Amino acid sequence: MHDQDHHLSAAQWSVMESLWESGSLTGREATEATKKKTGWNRSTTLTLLRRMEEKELIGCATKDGVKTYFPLLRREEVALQETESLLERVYDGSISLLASAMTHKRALPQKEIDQLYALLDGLEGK
Amino acid sequence: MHDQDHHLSAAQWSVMESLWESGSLTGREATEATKKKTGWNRSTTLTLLRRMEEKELIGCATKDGVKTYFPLLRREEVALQETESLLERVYDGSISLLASAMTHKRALPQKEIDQLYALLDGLEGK
DNA sequence: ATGTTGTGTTTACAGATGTAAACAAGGAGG
DNA sequence: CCTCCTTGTTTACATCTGTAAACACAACAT
Repeated sequence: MHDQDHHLSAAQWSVMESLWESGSLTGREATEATKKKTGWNRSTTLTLLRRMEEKELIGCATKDGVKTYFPLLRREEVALQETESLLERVYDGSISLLASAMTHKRALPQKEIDQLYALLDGLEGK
Repeated sequence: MHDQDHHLSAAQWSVMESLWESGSLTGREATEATKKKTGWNRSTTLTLLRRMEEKELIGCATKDGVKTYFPLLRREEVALQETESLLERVYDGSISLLASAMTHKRALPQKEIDQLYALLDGLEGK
């Protein structure tokens, strides 16, 4: 349906996150939200929104001269794409390699370990 | 020591991969390697190399009019940075969330499962 | 001496990105 | 009516990217 390969820049993520969190935001709400998060000027956010609309990453409806923006991509969709891309590029597609690399850097909290076990057990059971 | 936050574009990864694989490459070797991988024109690769040298992502030595390039960043270093960045941005820092998301998309091969178990067991044992 | 080949250097150019300032127009207040 | 706020639209501009073509120069082959 929607295009493949939507790589979002860090800046675009900021905006998208806000939209994903609230479902939709008016121009003002969006500029406020991102100003809080990133300190950007109102114009900056509006420009981002416009460009993202042009690329059909987000949609927008106007009502009484006020625009409301909403995401056209689901977060999971984009997340998966970025994840797969990183996994391929860096870890030859292997999650265990990624996990291993990370644990060399910093200890995995017990909770994480438990959840991973749970996930794996679930897979086996299936 | 070396700067933080080296985000490599996909194109830059291609070049870096070649350098990491061989340790160092002359201009010609590099252009050949990437031409094989990506089909780029010789000039394209050389431009990439130059720009990457300017940013000190790679280094270079000249001998008898022939340049030899070598990486200035270790692969693990960059890999970790990109991984942490994705984990934070997308999965709130949680590897298990990432793993869970991936398994929803496609089945984990048994080998991966085994290796993850091994990794976890190793952590517990410690 | 001269043209071909291998290597590196300069220049090019469109599109994406980060980051806004300036401008415009409709309502709210006075 | 005139002015100020709010919201949206245009324009700006330096960088960074992707992708080369052109140019320059030395060594080699004829």
